[in-house]
Amino acid sequence: MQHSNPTTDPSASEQAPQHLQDASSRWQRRKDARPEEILDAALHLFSEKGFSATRMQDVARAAGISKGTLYLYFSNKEAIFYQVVQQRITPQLDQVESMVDASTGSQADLLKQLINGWWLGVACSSLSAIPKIITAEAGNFPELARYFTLNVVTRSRKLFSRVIERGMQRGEFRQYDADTVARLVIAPLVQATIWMHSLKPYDDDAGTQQYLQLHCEFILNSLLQDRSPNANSSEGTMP
Amino acid sequence: MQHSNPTTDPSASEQAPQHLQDASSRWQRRKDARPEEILDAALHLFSEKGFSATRMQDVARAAGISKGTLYLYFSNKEAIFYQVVQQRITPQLDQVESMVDASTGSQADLLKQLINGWWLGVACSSLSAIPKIITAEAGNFPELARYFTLNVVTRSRKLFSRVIERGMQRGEFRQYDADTVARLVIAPLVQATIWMHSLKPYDDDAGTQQYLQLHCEFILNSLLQDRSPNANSSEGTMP
DNA sequence: CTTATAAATGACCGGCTAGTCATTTAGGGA
DNA sequence: TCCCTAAATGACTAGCCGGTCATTTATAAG
Repeated sequence: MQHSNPTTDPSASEQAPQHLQDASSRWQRRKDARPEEILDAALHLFSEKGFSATRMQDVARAAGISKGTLYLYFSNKEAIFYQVVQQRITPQLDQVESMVDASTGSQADLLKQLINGWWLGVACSSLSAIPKIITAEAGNFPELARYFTLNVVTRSRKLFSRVIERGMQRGEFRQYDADTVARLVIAPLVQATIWMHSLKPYDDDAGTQQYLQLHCEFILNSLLQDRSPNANSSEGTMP
Repeated sequence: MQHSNPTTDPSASEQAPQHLQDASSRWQRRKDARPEEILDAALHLFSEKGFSATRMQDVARAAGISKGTLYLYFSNKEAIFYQVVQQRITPQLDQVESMVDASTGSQADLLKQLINGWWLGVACSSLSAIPKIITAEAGNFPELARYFTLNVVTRSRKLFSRVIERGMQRGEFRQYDADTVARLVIAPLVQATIWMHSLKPYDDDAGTQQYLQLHCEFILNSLLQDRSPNANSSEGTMP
């Protein structure tokens, strides 16, 4: 089967491995730097092509090494993905968790912060493709799916539902099932992110900014005790 | 690579091809029935494993024929998918479109009908896996992605945005960008459907019923002119 | 029953890729 | 400077899968 992909050209020369361009030697020993470089390259390619479709050969080239060298640092393809999650996502979650714990302002503001933070930290970052990759490959890599669900999905949702719950306890929010509300808050975010990496190129986009803004507004319209959704006003600052 | 999939055991004997179990002959000529049977088998397997991971061999076995026979009826794997879309999705869309055109009641009711209809007709049907498949494989099968976006996604969204637009024109709904609202209405539905076929097995579910119900309620809280989100009352009938 | 034909088969081919390992070579230490 | 060792290489293997085609066989017509 031949597939001509409009967005990614497999025959295009990868960006030159920019570590030390001097032609003094065929290669260098760089034991310490390799793992990070490999993870960077892998994350970038996973984002572009997905997990299955990314060839170890491609990861190697993008990292400026040969295929064999990959296996000096990672036992197999899945191990690379685990490390990507462990080293790039978990620390961010830790950070956001402590941010939520330390917060003192209104829960509405905090919720907005979480939504915008998620957007900037995931949708607009190098992690952007992870949700699509995970959902796409869950069936073929169940261990990986279980790991991700436990260590990222559930934790993230708890973060949202804790804020929502707190808002309800303080009388700032109306009473709903916090976990369900959290799902409703997150779903459009995740969906938009998956979209970016799947059908967006074929769809005439109507502006992500407005989408995010309106989502915030709708959620708070229903959550906040003292708001009727009249003022279509600017809802604080959106990035 | 070895993957042990908890939900699907590849070595398990497929359900016996139940057409005429008598052992009188090794096989029968059934030119007319084959295409439908192949599409059924394919849709079922695509739902279970995704597009790439479904082997033509598996489709053949599930349809009760040999691999070679597949190619008497479909020119290749992608052709099977196109037919699945064309024969199982497009007709449903036609039907819903005329339903919307013929509708006379309130746009809020119509919108609720659309949401529930989408849920029953997609999430709870054999088409349930299509959104996941398409988003997962879009990168590797761009033609297929373009076709689906044009013929299903855009059409569906137009359906929703038309109803929303009409509601605004009649003063039943508040003024927003109809297309963006349509995206916000659809996103949690699609997201939940993708979820069902990816990480749901690893996540402790909190009840899909409540999710759908609350989604409807939140959307209408913001859209309807004369509602403040006080009465957490039952929001009409949910299936 | 015999025969013609087209439906159905499944061994096979070609291409592709995760992972291996004998060989090469960078570069620090003596 | 030379040597040693471990970092790096890339040709190679094994196995998988979409698609083909020469062969087999159901079955309808004569």
